[in-house]
Amino acid sequence: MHTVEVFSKKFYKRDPALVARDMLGKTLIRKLDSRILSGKIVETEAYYGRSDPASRAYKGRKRFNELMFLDAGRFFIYMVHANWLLNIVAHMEASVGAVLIRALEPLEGIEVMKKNRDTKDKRDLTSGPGKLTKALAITNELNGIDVTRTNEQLMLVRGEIESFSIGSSPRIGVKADLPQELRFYIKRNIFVSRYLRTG
DNA sequence: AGGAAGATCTACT
DNA sequence: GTAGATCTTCCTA
Repeated sequence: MHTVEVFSKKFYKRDPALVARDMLGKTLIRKLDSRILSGKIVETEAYYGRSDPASRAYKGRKRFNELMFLDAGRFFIYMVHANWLLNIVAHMEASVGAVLIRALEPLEGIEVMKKNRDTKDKRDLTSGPGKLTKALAITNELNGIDVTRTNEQLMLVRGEIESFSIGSSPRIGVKADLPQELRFYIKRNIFVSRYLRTG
């Protein structure tokens, strides 16, 4: 059984790049009907506000990106190219930002994930931001869930404590990136999205 | 109405 | 590993 140990708001009220690094190795839990689907986060990207041309929030506060401007610590879900992408709002007090969850290592509910993704290849189930939302049946119905609450349909919990080394790279697929490397991943983990994988 | 968007899949070299 | 088609929302005009 799980020790459902979520993080406080404080964890998410920091620079998005720091939060993105610290989210690696944590466990994402999806409760679907009575089933549990879960995975370990192995790849993330940090996004900022008006200073970040790749951010949803770049052009200012709109209805569709409003969550990024509100308090840190909520799931933020939106669609790109027919894929739902899962983020967590994360930023310093009174700032703007979010962390995109780009890849998971499947842990529980793998048979359901295979069905959702229509593939038998475990490595292909959740190794991309659009893949993992499909595998875990995550849509914008779950938008706005508070990550500090337990017993929700979506949760981020501490999970197993383990050591690993972290790699970084420019963000993937963005038209205009910032100079810093804002993509983070667990080195040598085979569930990291394939392209641009280095370590 | 038209097009962009933080991606994925397939079909090739 | 790269190129091109295509998926679905939501934005701007």
